[in-house]
Amino acid sequence: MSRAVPAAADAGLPIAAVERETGLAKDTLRVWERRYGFPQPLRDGAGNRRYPAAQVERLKVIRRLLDAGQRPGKVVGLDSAALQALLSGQAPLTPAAAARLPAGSELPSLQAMLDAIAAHDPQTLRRALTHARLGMGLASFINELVVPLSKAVGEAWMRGRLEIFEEHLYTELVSGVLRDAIAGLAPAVESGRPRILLTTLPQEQHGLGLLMVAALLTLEGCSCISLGTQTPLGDIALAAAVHDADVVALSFTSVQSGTAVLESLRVLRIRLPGQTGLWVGGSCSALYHKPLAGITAVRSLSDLPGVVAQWHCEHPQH
Amino acid sequence: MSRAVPAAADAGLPIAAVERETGLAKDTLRVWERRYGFPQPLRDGAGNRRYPAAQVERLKVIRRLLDAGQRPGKVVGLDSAALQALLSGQAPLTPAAAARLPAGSELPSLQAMLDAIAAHDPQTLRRALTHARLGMGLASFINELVVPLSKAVGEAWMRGRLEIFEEHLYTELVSGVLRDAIAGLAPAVESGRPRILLTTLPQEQHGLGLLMVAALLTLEGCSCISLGTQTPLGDIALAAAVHDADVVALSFTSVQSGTAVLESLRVLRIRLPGQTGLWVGGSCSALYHKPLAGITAVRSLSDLPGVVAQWHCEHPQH
DNA sequence: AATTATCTTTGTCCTGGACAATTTGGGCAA
DNA sequence: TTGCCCAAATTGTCCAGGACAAAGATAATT
Repeated sequence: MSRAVPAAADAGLPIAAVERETGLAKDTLRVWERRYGFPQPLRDGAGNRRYPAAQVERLKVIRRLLDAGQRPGKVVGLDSAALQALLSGQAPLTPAAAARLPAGSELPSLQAMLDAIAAHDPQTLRRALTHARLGMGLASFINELVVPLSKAVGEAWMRGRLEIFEEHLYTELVSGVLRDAIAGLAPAVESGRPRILLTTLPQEQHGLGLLMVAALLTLEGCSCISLGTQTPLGDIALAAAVHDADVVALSFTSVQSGTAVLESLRVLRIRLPGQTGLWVGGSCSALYHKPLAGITAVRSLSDLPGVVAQWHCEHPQH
Repeated sequence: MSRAVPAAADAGLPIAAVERETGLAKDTLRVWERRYGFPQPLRDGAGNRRYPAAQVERLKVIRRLLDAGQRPGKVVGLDSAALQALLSGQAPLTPAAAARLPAGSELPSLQAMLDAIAAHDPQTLRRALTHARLGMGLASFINELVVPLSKAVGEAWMRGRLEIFEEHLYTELVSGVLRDAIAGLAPAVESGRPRILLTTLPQEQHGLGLLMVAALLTLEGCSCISLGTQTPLGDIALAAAVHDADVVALSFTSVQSGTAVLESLRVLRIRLPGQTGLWVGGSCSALYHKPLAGITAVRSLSDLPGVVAQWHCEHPQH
């Protein structure tokens, strides 16, 4: 009998659900409401906030604009129309990238791949990726296809032209292709040096960069041990010790604050033995502002062979 | 000049870091402090909490005991010795599993694999896993080896016999083997039905269960589309629509609170078309307390073939 | 132009109170 | 004993509104 459902099935989402959906912390949602007058959730019987779906959508758009560099004071509180206008007007993150790949390139066109993503055709995309990988060699595949394509996907998402789930699916497929490639490579270099431990810090859940690095390093004759993403600092130090790693390699994106990243690196550098190398890379600008003591910052994946060569110079016994 | 380092290199972790490390919400940490007198963090210059490493360790132990069914009032506030005693006294999570695999079984022994994990020998472990997979068939490999082994690893971790990084490495290797297997299977069933969309909700970052499900379902002739982990609710609904999914399958662990999980499922069920199935599984006890309207709870991976068969019964046109 | 100092913005943390949902334990009937 | 129901205790999450440090923007100086 009755009491089937609280009836107010869509009176709106509670604040915890909005935090999950938008990635905006509960404290942030409350303080925006106080300062900018948006969002303006309804209240349930207990006085708790209930966010209507439309406001959640607007929050998601705002989130994208913030990721693109806008400041909250300018965009929170704008209505949907103004937000959409801003979105379309965003300057591309990588104006150079597009220019660098003129039409007529015989590479499998980025645009074609983007179209396959937007067409929700995973099989076609997977085939295209595998085909490209076999055709152009692993290093070129990564440097000339995966890197620019990932940038393009990120940018398309920022502009609202791709949904999050489309980016997720793209990431899954590329990961699969890269893992395949690594698996095919690994047996040859099981005991190569340097022995490199790969992972990311807690908070950093983006593992695609890690896979690309693992593939390129394996190609350079290193033996790679990947712990996946989000390993606590203490465990990284422990793992480096028990696996006799010559180098710890970490990948970053810009999701975390630069300060936090540098602080973590400082602590990790202290906990690692001095002779263990610490290589860092990824799209986190704080890594490259100034040289970090005892840390090798790798700006671009194409610099990796050089870094490995450098290591061999400094460790001639291997 | 000076100002090289704040000197207080390890005055303790801020509350946000403890939340990440332990999975305990900031609000919970504060309310425990108020009610039970533990934890009792130091304060930095600004009056913010700084948790010493020892307290964080104790919190992690407490978290494990809570997951094992203890109540906060009984365990928060016990000293380390009492906690350890409780921990060792915990009934094993899977008393049956050990009994079900008597010595002399010709299976690659779980113990041998656990030893390989503890010995930090990834190559041996990978070879053993691959060998087992080829020898026993994919379904048996998953149901009889990977599932009990993962349980054993989780339990060993809970008892403090394995470090997090050892679990991470194990997960990476098993994931690799499973992905390999799926890749070898997939081409045969590209358009099989049901077409199943796999992912996890935001907050749930454990993807191994998802891989096992994908493998078993592919084996049953389904075509699987995996979005990886942590897809927002709205995107799951969108993705199900554009990919013409017959079923959405979600995997859970016990890291999130049961209430939050059920609330999310309720919302998702509303947003999905009625004819789209919603299958859920994993080690989150809230899923199995009572039947959920419009949701199929799969208690064990070995039930999957039955669930697929059931689906075919109800959709004879496929 | 480049660097430094000052003002603004913004996310996170704080306190202490409240409450709803779950769990526990007792009382009572079968 | 077992099963069921209600009161009491437990427990996680939410709230308000204040505070502040880090980061960004702007102005002043070299």
